[in-house]
Amino acid sequence: MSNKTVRTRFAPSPTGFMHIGNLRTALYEYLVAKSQGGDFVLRIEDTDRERYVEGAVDIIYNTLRVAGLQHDEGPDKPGEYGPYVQSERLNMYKPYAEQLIEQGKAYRCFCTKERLDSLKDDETPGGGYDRHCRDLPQEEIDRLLAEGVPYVIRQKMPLEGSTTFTDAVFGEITVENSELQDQILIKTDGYPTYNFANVIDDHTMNITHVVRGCEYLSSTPKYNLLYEAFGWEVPTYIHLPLIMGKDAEGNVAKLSKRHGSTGFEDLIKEGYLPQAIINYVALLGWCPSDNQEMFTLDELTKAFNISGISKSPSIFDYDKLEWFNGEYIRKMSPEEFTSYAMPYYKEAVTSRELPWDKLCGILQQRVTKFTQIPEMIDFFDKLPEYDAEMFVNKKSKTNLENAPVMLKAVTDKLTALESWDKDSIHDCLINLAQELEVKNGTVMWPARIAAAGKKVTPGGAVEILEILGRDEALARLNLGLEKLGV
RNA sequence: GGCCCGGUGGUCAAGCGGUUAAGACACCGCCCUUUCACGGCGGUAACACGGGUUCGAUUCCCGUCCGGGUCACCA
Repeated sequence: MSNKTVRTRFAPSPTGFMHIGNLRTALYEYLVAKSQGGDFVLRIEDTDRERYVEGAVDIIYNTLRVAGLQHDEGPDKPGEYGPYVQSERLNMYKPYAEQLIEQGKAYRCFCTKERLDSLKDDETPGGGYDRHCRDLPQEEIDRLLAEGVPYVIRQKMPLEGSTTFTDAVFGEITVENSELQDQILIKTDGYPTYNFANVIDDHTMNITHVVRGCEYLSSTPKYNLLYEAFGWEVPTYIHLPLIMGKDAEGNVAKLSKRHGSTGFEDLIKEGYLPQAIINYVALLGWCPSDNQEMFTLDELTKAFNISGISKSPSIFDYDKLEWFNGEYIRKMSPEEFTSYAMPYYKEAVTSRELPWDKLCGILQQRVTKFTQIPEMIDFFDKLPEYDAEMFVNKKSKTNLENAPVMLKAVTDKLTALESWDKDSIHDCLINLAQELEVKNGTVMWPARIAAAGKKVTPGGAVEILEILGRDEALARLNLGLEKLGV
């Protein structure tokens, strides 16, 4: 290993969508660089004009920012290897391809799209291109050139032998050269193909570690052959195991829409925290030596090592992500929780003001996604329709006979209560239970049902009554009494 | 189909020739308790299969099977 500065790059295409697998790749690229004091570079690969989406670059910036993966160089942070957008480097690629032509390592191919398509129908061994133009006579080439026939530039693959490369996680991999097509370097439109631009850019930008998904494993020999053709030093390859999804039938495949949300922004909208996503995704395919699970980005940077990367693909588990999310939510300060929750409070409760700050007391321990809040607290806004049967609960020892008695006593006591705060209400009801010689639940259950109109609520009777406020609370208790026929 | 890669509980995963095969999520039970949740305690559940190598294989080798990836003028 040389002691060059480690440089990795995240090279997304601006398609308007940040797939979670892409984000995970970006994270590992960041970690590989940062764990060794290196640089993390952002390069936009926009050579596909047809797929370009307006505003997509902003989504990339935004995702990286929100996720905390700050790049050291990029279109918005020029370094000494710019420009960082491929469409601005367009004139760089063709000369390299032409250099290869001069050296006899590449050639112009004038075949039409139609001819190529017809080849695919053939049962050509190995499929694909038949190298028709590989050895065109020079005068033929000159003639076609003079006529202005469009052409692509293809690389000459070795006809025999094999190519071996070493991957930092998968080890040595060998592929027969006969498997390799004469790949296109420059397209008819003059744009470089992804593979070609990638190699040129990685080399000219001094990238030392190429981190990418496993789907590139089988095309890596082509990359290697290109580096060799130019006589360039081959970077360290780090191929990451794929993130898979499992559908309802149990079929496993590369994570995609049908498995649920796969975009970073979608997950955020669903209520997942960036830190939770990063933390979870970091552990998909990598394991620290001590099995720690909760990680900040800084901690990840310190703990990360390539040897912890696994080879087998992993299935994205929304349950576990949600668990992480809950952990992060519980770690928040009350103020932080409240500020995150406020939009959801306002969404569910429109008819009145509540002591919003007190809500986190009952919600923070129970919420695993902020989006769950509205349905949890909507009863504060409006008492749901409910049936007297709801007052019956075996475990609390309440039934239609004692519930009216309990609720009446609760209502009387609370009506007479001077101060309306958690402790006063609590003591008042606990004392009442003692006076009546029943278990706490027997007075609490009817009180909570009358206050909330739901069997399952976040928080108990005391908290709910307090948050409701004296007037509304007493009104609901009296309504409960009516319902019970008192 | 060819080529490449992978295969430890339902999921994420430790393990690197000798272990009672960790841990986490999910699930189940109990405790706590004012319903739910949080928290605490406990439980069910795994080395794909067949051959080698070895005193001994989850671990190393080969085959089978299964899964995935890739075979574009897409990235």
